[in-house]
Amino acid sequence: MSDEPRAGSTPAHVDGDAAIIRGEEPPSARVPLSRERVVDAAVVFIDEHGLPGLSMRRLGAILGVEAMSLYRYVPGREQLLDAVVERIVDEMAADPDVIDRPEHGWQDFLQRLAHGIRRVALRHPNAFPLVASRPAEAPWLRPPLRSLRWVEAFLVGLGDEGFGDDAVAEAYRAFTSFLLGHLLLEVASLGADLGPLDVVEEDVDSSLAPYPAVRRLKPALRQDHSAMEFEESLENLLQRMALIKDER
Amino acid sequence: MSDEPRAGSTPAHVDGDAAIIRGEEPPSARVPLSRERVVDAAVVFIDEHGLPGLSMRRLGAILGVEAMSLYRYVPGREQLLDAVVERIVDEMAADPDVIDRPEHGWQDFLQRLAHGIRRVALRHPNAFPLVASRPAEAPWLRPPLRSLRWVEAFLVGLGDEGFGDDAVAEAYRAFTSFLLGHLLLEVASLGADLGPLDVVEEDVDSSLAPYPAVRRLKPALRQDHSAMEFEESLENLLQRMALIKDER
DNA sequence: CGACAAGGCTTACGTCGTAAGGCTGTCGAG
DNA sequence: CTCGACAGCCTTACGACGTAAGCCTTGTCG
Repeated sequence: MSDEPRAGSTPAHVDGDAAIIRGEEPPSARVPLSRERVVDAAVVFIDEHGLPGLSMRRLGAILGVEAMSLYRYVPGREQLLDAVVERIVDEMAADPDVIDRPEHGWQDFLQRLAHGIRRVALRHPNAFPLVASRPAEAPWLRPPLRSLRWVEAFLVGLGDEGFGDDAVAEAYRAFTSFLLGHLLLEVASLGADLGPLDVVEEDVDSSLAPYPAVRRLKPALRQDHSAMEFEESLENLLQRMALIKDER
Repeated sequence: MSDEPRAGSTPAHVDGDAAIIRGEEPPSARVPLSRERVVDAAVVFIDEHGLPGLSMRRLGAILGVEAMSLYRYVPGREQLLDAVVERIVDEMAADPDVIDRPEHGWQDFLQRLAHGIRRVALRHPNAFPLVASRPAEAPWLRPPLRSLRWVEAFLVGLGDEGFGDDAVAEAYRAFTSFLLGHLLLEVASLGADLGPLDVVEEDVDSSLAPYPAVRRLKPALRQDHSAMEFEESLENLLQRMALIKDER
């Protein structure tokens, strides 16, 4: 995302939109493809069909192009997935409720950040596990924040609000662990609901015979209190952070 | 693990060990292979070389066998990975510090369970993400517990200790979220340490120029306080659970 | 001794990521 | 107006993958 627009050695772009307005409609609506379009298509595909189905060939087909053409914009599949993660995480930048630094205290700041990521996760249930499982580039870029931008915002934000260096670091670790656990499980249960409906309720019930407690509590365990529990756990976390802040 | 040893329609086993003691040493030490050996080899391979390198062909080669022979013991690659997860999680059964039900209160019980899983995770840093990311078979089998056995133990244990049904369910969700977040990040940071050493420190430092806070706090962020933070967060979680218990 | 079955091997198909190089349409320089 | 450069896409090709189908070997027991 840093060196894409600056490769502007060819200032004369084909203005497809203008051409269309002029009623020219070039054959097969030739918008020249770009790294952005490729990554976008990958995100859309994953959202709709899940990770495992995504191949360079299929992605090319979707874009009306052979697989090898994608390699002009992306070094390979792995890097494409990295780009997908980056794009998804950076969606938060467009979220008006997420702010770059504290305006009404650090607790409000972190609340907004946490809910911002949660919205991202819920918007991309199929892609979010990528954010969690892709190896981080550096030990301080912990999922699900993962981008220097947000990590920097976090550190500066809490620093400005009176957290010492060690307190900021510890708060950062606690914050990320909390988010990762909650959100991963939330999107997982989301996928499970829409997932395999092939097993009839009867089968489950009978195979659960040796586990009476699971069987009995099944309705309670299936219930979705994610939103509430997220809220409460976050609240608790923020209280603990207040202690961290004052202790160090 | 349930139907393996019961397929004992052929009571006359080739006793490879006895043969070896007799100095016979059958050609290429033919131990007949088995689902257990296959799964074990997969676990060992993942521990040593990581998931992405594991293919049916390579696994076969390790066992001195063609890839297709594995299909006699495992339906396919996906199911093999499921079996790997199951085996890893069930390692806890052999952990003497983990107990099946509370003996000195539910807090002690959960402490043991939590540390048991943590030990498993740290023993298999490369395989643990599988435990987390593999789609669960049912909404109540949340990672990283994942097996009916442990879920049942959890539910019964807390039920016996005076938790109501809803309280048990909520406690279960909180417990799993906590474990997942903490352990995933802990094994990830473990992998990152032994991981890519190809980037020199200089490069990182210079590329961090626009992010002064990250740069300044890098030493603090790299420090590993996992054990302590696990302990403290767990302690806090147990306190919250006590509230859950009394509230409902 | 002959039949059988378990366990491993061979072959084959379709899909994958991607290296190497070929074609074509567009555009600035002469 | 022509021509060469070059960006953008395509073709071909290779090796690895998961796995379906069927063959061959070897040890067991009637």
